[in-house]
Amino acid sequence: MPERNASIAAVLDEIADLLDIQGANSFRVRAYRNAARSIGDLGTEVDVLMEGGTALTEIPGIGTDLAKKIVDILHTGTCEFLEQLHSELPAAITQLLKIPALGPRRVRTLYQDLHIENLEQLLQAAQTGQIRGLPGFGEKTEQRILEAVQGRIAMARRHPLAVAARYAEPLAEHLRAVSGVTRVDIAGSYRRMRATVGDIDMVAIAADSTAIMERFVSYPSVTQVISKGPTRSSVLLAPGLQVDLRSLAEDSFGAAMVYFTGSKAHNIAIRRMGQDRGLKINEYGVFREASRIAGATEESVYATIDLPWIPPELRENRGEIEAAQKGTLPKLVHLSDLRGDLHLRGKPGESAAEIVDAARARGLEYVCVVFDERAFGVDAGRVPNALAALNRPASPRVLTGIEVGIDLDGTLDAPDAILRQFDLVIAAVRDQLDLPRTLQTQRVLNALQQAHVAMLAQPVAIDGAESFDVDFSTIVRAAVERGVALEFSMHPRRLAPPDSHLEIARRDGARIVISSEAEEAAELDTLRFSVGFAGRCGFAPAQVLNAHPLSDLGGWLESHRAR
DNA sequence: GCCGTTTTCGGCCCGACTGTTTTCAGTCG
Repeated sequence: MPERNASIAAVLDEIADLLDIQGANSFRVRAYRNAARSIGDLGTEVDVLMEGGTALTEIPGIGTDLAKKIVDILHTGTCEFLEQLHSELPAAITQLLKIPALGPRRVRTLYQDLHIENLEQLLQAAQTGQIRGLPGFGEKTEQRILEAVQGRIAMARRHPLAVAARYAEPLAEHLRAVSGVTRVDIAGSYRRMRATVGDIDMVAIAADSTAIMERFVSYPSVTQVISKGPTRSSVLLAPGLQVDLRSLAEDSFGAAMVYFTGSKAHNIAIRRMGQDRGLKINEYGVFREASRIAGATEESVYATIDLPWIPPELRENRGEIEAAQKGTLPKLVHLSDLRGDLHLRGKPGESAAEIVDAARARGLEYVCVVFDERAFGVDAGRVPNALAALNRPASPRVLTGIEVGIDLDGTLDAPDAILRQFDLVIAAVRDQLDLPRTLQTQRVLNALQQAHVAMLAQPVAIDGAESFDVDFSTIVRAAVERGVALEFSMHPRRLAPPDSHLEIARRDGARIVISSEAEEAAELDTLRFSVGFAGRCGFAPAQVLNAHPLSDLGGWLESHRAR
């Protein structure tokens, strides 16, 4: 997310939290949350938009009042209203909302009755049994709070899509084996192909929901049953991943998939469109008065509000509904569009041969086996020989690549003499992710100027790092000028890319490469997430280099090799 | 606080589950 938008969104969210605790009108609170989300979702900094002549009030959810506050925040980093709220409530109190079971009402009670205003005081009150006697609290709630604060319960964190898949897919398969279960599908942000997911939403069609709920809560990897009911249950899996399961009747399946795929903002928008037509849209179907008029399929639900089916990747209420109305939904890149995978990892003669065979089975025309210069050292002379064995008469054609680290000054960790022996050189930021933005940006810009670099990898994820601060627009412009492709991969070894990076890349005409970075054959499966993520950001096949036949790539590869 | 091709006022998505209650508020998604 653009940096300044992120801080505006944070201020608006904090105002929403504080108002909520004060017991303000919930629609007013929601207005702040909607605005925060709206600003956070913009691909361009608001001040840049304003310089370009866009009025803030043109942004959905921003009216004259919030526009003024946003300008205030842009100039001063805060706004008068937030300062006023801070004088009425302690600043740290919003931390309490992050504890499960604590919402605005209970936080207010804790503050008013026990003067609790931060996590330390909350812990002490729970330990001394002061909380159980408060109105609306009891022993169980006190215990939950105690455990949460002590960190025994895994705090909510997001999981890379490919990691979540390793837990969610086997669980779905486990549930499909229950007799009477006809479907189990994963919805939520997983289906929308967000780079990271906070939890997993599953939708099941079952004749008897008790059997599937039993099977669900007794799944071996379940570490905690959060709730269990006849139609909905929630559990925690080993890595702290929450899974919610909803069981419904067959004729509700489409409505349930729309509902649980979200996003929330998309759902609210389509339900409002339903309301305009006198319809009620919920997870069970579309209703006019008491009679159900749709719900078995997603298409039937969208048809009631005169929309075509919208791909899940686009369901964010960021213009996809308007595009659907106008018939201008983009044609998204799809897994079947990929002609090659330019980043397989493996050791010569060992796992690489297996992955190449697996790529062949998937119908890929070409692959590039990439060696890590650290593992390989200066002994690159071995590479061509090792690869000769991989290149067999049948497709795919095997290219050779090398991934090389970028030093702080932007030079590469391997000499030209080695780099030029490979078909493809990929430069990657592997350390010092926390450099200040200007230095990090300059580091990458310098790397783009190095001879032979044809592709820029996403940064390598280090110790759960969540951000990589660069001026991505500048990097994209330089990459376009230099003919360097931007690689996108959802392999967990990479730092998850923010949506805004791909959106900037698409807008500015960068060419991207979608890679699996598979280290073993099974990991080729991560391609579907990477493609889904690119689709989510609106990429069509033409802008994806490896959706083109190898014959189209020759010029690009050769021009970098010859440099 | 936002929004409007019926509205400048009166709406704003809505249902499941838990724990605290004696009929429902609060939280969550």
